[in-house]
Amino acid sequence: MHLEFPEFEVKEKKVQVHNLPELRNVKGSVVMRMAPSPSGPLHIGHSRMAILNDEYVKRYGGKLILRIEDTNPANIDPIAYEQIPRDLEWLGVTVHQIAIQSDRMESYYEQARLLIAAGHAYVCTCIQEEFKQKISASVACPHRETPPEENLEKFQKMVDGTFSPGQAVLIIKTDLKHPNPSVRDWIAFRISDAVHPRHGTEYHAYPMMNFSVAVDDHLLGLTHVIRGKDHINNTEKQKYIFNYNKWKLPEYYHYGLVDFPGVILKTSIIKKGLAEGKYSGWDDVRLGTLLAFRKRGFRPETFRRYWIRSGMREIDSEFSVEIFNSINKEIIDTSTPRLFFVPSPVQIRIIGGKDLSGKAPYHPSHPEMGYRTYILGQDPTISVPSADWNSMQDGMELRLKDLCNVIKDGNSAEFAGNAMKERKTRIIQWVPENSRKFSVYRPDGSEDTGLIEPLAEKYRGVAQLERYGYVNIVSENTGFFTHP
RNA sequence: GCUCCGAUGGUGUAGUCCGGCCAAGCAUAUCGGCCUUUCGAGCCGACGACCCGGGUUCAAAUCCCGGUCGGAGCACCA
Repeated sequence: MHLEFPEFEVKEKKVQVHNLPELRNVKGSVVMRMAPSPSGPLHIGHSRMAILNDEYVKRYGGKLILRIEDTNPANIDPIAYEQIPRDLEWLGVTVHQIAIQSDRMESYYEQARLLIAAGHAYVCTCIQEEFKQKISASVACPHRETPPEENLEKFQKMVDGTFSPGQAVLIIKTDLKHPNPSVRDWIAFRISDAVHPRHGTEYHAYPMMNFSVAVDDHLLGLTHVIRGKDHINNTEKQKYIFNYNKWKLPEYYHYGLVDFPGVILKTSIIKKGLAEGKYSGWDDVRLGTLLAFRKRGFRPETFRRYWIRSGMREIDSEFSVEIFNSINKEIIDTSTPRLFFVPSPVQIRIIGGKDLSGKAPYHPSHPEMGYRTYILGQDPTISVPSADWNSMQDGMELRLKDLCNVIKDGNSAEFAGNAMKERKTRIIQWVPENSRKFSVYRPDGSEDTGLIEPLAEKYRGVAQLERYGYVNIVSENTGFFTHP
């Protein structure tokens, strides 16, 4: 090409690929983990952690461990042991190993004894409030200087159930003058008599998250840890365990918190709603669980693309439903058939047309998907959306899509030819007389009822109900709204 | 209050480590045009941002200081 005026040369278009950054210090492959608490099925918030970890393990090779952190027997829903792996499988996350912390209690006891013996931990039998006050004043509690032998004996009493809940805790010595009070001498074990769903009353002394996490991150050989920013302070605490043992620290990454406006995620709220019968189940479309998104017709790939685009920075952000929906649409649109659904229908009669028949493609860009054909004959009765019909004045013309033009005249429509009209003419969907009742349940809890065209009877899956939105059709008369 | 962290258009982000190619890229949303007997689809275009104030420098979104705003943690939860 001859360029007489090079300054007018069109700048080469930069193609921006959304890629996650490289991880630090990758030596060959990586070992990573995700650690949801087993309080219920996974929700959209969990999907970020799962996708990010999975992406990196797939990029570098290595191993992804699902670690179920069930060391608080009071906050476990047994459904999680089954459902979390299923949720991950649906997301397309490859789990190479499952570690259930309550099955690893002996390791925690062993590591605790080693730390006690080395003088890095002590059993404290102070009143809870007194201990807190001392710590916040940077004052050592009297038990801090107990000799290791005695601590080992006391710890044994914690383990064997001699102590009752609240009577004793195991404390990791850190730095009483640490600027962050929560990092000062933190609790590693406490006593609980709650019944554990997997182990009943076998154990009395349960490790706190910061202890079991540090021990497992080492024992499981983790090279990189990616988790939410809310764990930054925990990382600080866990480092003491690594340093006392001279273990090599994994590389830590903390992504920012995401606000999900209007999405119901909190397990406690969901459980309350379930108990009250407010929600139909964990997959109620009003909820933010993966089960609910799945029921609404979202693709797992949507989650992956969304979280990769969001990156891994420490900025807090707001979940963008707009972008999430548009990603899903981008994925499904090309293979999604078009169907007619008329919400809040009004019946009208078409006067004057002869041998009317409608023919519409299942997908305008893919004629190979076929056509829906309806023979209507003479002066047929059809249904159209009342919202459209009622907003028209008598004498106004509109187009019944893939059928004909009509002029409104009360509750009738005068046939006005088949020719393509000016662009300004409103084009609406319609359904023939023998259409089926159909209800769409929306995530805001509302329900749209109307009529769906007869040929939709056997279709299952997401369809684009023209001029209405994408809907996951699950039975001949029920669908769940996916997105606009 | 204490500790730590962050701040790019309406929204989500790229760029910040190692200052110049950034008068800031991409996506989404909105608006307009084209196409199409749906459109929220496709193509084209428009709109629109470096929190504020100082400093360093030939040069700052990028480095330094101060401020403002926002967030997280400060549990015998994870």
